[in-house]
Amino acid sequence: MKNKLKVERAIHDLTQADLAQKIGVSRQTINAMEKNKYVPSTVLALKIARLFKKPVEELFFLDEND
Amino acid sequence: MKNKLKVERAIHDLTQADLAQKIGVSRQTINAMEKNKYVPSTVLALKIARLFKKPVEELFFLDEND
DNA sequence: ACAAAATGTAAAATAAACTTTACTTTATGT
DNA sequence: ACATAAAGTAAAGTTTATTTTACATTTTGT
Repeated sequence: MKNKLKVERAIHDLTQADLAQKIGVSRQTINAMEKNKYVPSTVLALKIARLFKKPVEELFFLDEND
Repeated sequence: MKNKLKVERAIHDLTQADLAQKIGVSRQTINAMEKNKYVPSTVLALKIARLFKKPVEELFFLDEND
C-alpha cells in the first residue's frame, strides 16, 4: 500500500509531530507510515482522512503487493 | 470503529467464507471484523471497499471509542 | 556558518491483527 | 424433523502495528 501523507502534510503545513499529535499516535508511527514501513489500521486511515477532509481512497492506495 | 460488512454481504449475497476468500483472509477474520473484535488494516478496508464498489467511509465508521 | 527544528532510523518491548484448528449454535431447505 | 450450510466462538500461535527511547542526518531560518 502507498499513501500521500507527506504531500498532504505539506499542503496543510504540518510536521510529522503535528500530525502525530492530532491523530493520537507517536511521531515514529507517522514517519514509518510515510516510509511505507507498515500498513496503518483503518481507524488511523479514517482519522487522517477526516483531518484532511479527503476520502480514504485519495490518501491510501493499494499496490501490486496487496 | 463500526462497519456495515454484514449488510453489504447480504446485498451481494455472500457468505462470510465467500467474502474471506475474495479478499484473501480467513473466515474467522471476517467474522471477527463483523463482531467488532478488532480493527482491520487499511489494506483490508480498501479491498472490501473496492469489492463492494463503495468508499471506505460508507463501510467503516469511527465511533466514540476512536 | 551556526543553532534549532524536522526527519530518518533502529532496537527492544508491547499490543493488536490475523491464522489455524476445532467445536458449538443458529439458520435454511427439503 | 432432519441434514446441511452458515455463523459464532475460543484458544494457541505467528506476524505485524505501534510505542518508547535514543541517536544520527537533513533541512530551515537567521
